[in-house]
Amino acid sequence: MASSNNEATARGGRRRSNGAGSSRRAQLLSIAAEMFATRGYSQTTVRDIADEAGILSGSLYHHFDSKEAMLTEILRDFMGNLLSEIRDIAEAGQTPREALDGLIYNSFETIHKVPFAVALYQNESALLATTPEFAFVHKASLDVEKVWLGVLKQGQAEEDFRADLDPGITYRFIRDAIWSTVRWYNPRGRLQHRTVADQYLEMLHGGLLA
Amino acid sequence: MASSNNEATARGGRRRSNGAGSSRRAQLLSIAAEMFATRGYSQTTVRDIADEAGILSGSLYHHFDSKEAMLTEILRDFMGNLLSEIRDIAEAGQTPREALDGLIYNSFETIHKVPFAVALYQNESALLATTPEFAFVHKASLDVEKVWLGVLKQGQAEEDFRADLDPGITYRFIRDAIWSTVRWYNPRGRLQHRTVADQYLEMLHGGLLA
Amino acid sequence: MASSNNEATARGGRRRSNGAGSSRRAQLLSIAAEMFATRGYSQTTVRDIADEAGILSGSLYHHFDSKEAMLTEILRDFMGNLLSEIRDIAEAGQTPREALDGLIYNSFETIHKVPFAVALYQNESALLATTPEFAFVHKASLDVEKVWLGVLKQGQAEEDFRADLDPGITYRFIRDAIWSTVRWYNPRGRLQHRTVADQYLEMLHGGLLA
Amino acid sequence: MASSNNEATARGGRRRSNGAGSSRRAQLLSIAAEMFATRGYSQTTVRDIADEAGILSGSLYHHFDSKEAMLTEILRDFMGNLLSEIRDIAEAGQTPREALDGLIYNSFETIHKVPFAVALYQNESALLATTPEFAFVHKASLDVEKVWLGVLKQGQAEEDFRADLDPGITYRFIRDAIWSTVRWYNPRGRLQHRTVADQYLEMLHGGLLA
DNA sequence: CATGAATGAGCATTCATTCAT
DNA sequence: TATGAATGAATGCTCATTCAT
Repeated sequence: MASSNNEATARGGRRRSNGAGSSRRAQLLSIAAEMFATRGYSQTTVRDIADEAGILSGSLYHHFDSKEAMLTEILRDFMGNLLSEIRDIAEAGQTPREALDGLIYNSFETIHKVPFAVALYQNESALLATTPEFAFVHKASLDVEKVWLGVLKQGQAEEDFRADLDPGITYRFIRDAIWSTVRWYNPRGRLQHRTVADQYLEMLHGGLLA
Repeated sequence: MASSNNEATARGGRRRSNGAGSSRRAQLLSIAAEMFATRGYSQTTVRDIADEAGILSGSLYHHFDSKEAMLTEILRDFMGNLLSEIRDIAEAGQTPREALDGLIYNSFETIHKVPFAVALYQNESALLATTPEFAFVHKASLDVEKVWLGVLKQGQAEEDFRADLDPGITYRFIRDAIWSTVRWYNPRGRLQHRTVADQYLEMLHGGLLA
Repeated sequence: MASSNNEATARGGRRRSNGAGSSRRAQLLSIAAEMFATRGYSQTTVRDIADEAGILSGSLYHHFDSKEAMLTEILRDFMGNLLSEIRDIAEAGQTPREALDGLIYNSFETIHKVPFAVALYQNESALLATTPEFAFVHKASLDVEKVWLGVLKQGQAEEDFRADLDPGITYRFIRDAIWSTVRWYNPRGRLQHRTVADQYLEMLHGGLLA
Repeated sequence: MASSNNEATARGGRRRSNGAGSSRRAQLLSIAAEMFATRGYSQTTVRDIADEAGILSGSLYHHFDSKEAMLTEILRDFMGNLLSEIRDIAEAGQTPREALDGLIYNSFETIHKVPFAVALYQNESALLATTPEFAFVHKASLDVEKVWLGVLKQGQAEEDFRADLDPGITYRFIRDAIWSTVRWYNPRGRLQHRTVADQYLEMLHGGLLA
């Protein structure tokens, strides 16, 4: 899953054989994503990114139209990949419960693989909601929500899931609990993303009470 | 609870017996909190705040030392109140389950009463974690965590709560799901905060599966 | 005539008694007008203007919204004054010939008094014609043309002026010959603007041939 | 006349017997001249020119040393041709009146054939007067003036022209009225350049009064 | 308390130019 | 001839902050 989210691989510098131009772009975007995510978009200056890349700030404009264009490209890639992945999962023809588990595993896996893009999506909500240029993010979010809601509702219809919970609110609780882990989950730490996912599923399935 | 969190009352301009100067401060802080929360701290200019208050930006410096000092004061008030409230709840001598429910109800109530402070705390994590001046926020967060963890562990010990869940991870899941609602919960909407809290408790107690 | 065009007086610094704020603006605009006119608008940097005014470039933005806003204000003042003056002249109820002579004297007087504004109007035609923000300049120019054409046509009707000349083309020839003098006429030189005007009228009235 | 001014022909791309390289130069210069004239020299970027030519901006430097060198070459061609043409006219051994008419016809013809070069010469006076590299333009202008003044003075001596007009000022009036037409004359419009010339001569010869 | 003018550091962006390929 | 990546200096503009009045 999430095979084309390139955050983790691009910086490794392994790839040289593919188109050189595209590789440079990806490299710069990867740097930008990390800085945007850790310092915040508006706290990150174009010079910061350029310094990290070892070039002058003006040179960035050979590759990208603007600082905002970099963020746009990062988020567009992220949202696009995310959407196509969860659609694959939802359409894989399993039971609703298996589908929901799949979506949840995929979410934690995404956090593991492209933590900076996820953090960006989480932290820059004010910017994303305000600037019209980022309307596409909200649109994609609605598409994502539609997929999750479909699974939840079908699960209730098939009596996999409890029927007394409001699907909309339930979706938000699940979504927020999962995506928020990006703030404390460390991809290089000892806690595996599958372990975290299992813990969450355990709690979600059966509840907290003994 | 949360009796001195002043977000909702200050703008009303009732201006009670306390010194007029203090009232002005609270008013300005309230304006700042709302703008910091909705636009983001660094996207909010001192002039934005002053404009909204009907004064010139330079005049703000008669009330506060700096823009950062305004944020500090907002967060210090918020964290202080939050901590004292949850300690009261945890020490009220109930069962762990009653205590946990109390904490959860209180959280949603806080979101209802001081949404801007909560949003600030949620959205400015990058700034808060980076700037040394805001270390006190992290410190208070640890204190809050200690209280919750105490309740959770005691609940496991008393077999109120399942023992197979890791308390640390469980706490984070619960905390993040709750505080994140600040992004979509509308204090003036039709959905009551108690209703949201009840929905969450329902799911948390018994789980999602039928 | 042209009594409120302030280019020549503002820099003198004589006036202190009137509103101090307005005086500072006028002073800065006067500096800007001169530099815009002599170096060209786009060759003049905001720092140039600020240096000449003895302040930092950023401080200019306390008085004006942008560099373009400065040019706009200069041109708006100029076109407004020009239009009101020539309307006064055309409506003074003289013969067409007297009216035309009056317009021509006024033009040379304007060049004498506000050479920088005139030069700006002459030299920045590319910018003025392209940028939509400066459409008002073109509009005012058309109004000016209407006044001149009215005088020329009435003169032909009353047989003051030759009837075999196209009024539109004639107007342009006269206009261009006059306004272009701003490039070589020196307000502080020995050649009086009335002398130049007389020379032009002499040629215009009777022609070049002996 | 003006046989080597290449504005009108170069873009046609006929590419005659001369070296292909030279043709490319002329093509690029033609593009540059048009853009310099219509947007202004400093508002035209090297990239604008390269885009229009279908190459990258850096590639322009294989043909020209600098942006300024392009302008220099355009103006040098223009001034050189102009000077040789008017000298031919002035030395053709006609009466002063015939010579003057010839100069005037030639001027309007030049505007018709190389409007961009003329516009450049008219509009970039600030740049041309300031930058030492363009001193040759001013020098050529003085040579042109000398020719015109010779004709005017001889005309006065031979009593072709009125003796009470100052030749220097008269020259400037005539020159400015003519060259300024470049701003409104449309080479592809219905108004022929000879018609405009005739109108001007009519007014100049006999004056405006009936 | 508030104004208004100014500071000074910084920001995103532009652009003519260079150069290895 | 042309590309594409980069330079380096400059540009218009922003903004938290200061301070005399």
